[in-house]
Amino acid sequence: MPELPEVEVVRHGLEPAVTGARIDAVEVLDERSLRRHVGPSEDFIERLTGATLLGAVRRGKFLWLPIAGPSVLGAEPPQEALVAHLGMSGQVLLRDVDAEASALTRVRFALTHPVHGPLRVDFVDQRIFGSMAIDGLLPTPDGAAAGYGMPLASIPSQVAHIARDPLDPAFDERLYRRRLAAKRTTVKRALLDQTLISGIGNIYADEALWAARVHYDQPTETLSARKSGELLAEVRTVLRRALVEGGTSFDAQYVNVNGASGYFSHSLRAYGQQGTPCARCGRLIVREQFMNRGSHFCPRCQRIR
DNA sequence: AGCGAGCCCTGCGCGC
DNA sequence: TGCGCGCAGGGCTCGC
Repeated sequence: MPELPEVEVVRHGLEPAVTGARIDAVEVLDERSLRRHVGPSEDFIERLTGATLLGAVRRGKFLWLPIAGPSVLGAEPPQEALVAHLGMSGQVLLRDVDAEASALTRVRFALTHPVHGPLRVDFVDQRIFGSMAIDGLLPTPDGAAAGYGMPLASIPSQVAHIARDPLDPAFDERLYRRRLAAKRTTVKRALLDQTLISGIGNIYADEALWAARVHYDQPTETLSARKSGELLAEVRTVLRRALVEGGTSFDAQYVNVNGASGYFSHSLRAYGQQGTPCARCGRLIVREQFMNRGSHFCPRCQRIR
């Protein structure tokens, strides 16, 4: 599901609810959702119960909630965080304390916020490709804030290999362009490589490639510096636009923390548009199998050259 | 280094 | 109506 805009919508909704909130209780309804947690679910529950959450941070498609250190004064920087990845179908929902959990709820948290009072956070995930874990925080190599949401220069160890995303002020565009040019691969594969540039998934890769008129299978070393710059600009544009519209929802699988859908599906020009005319030239959009998924593009506007 | 395949899963919509 | 198949916003690991 969720790519950068959808995860950011979730982070943004979660931030005011969890910042400064204390975890009163944790319920693990399906252990498979803790696949990436090192240790048993009892350990996950024990370490979180009574802990205070400090905020909500995102890099690419990863989300984490730093946990207050043991100091009563809270003067020490946090040492660990609750890390969440939504996978293909994960949701984080804010619910009333007495609301029924849906059948697909995998982990539930009861929180008390100093201002808003008691609330519940449900981690819902149909396919269980998403996960939650407690993870240690490491200093960022460049000393900059690790992600969007808190000015904290430390990152969960599980997220350390993930590149900064293109909306991150500390995203190093020169480094990205250099690494992209040095790669011996094709351009969509590179856009989906989260260790090169993060936050882009199948939808926004196809949308940005369409906007930049680049074929998904174009070898990266044949992409001119100018085209490469245009493509990155289109990536940023499409991510920002999708964010403004609340993300892309095709069905109930993607919703914000209040259960509402996003509107960007109405703005898609390539993804899922096979058989409909290209908005630029009128030629029918084509869908091809690529990396075990669909790639959608205009055969006239987007050619390998 | 890069790539394809396989794996982790559930549920939906479609065609027969 | 029922069933099988293909499809789905991701990512990690392995062997070539």
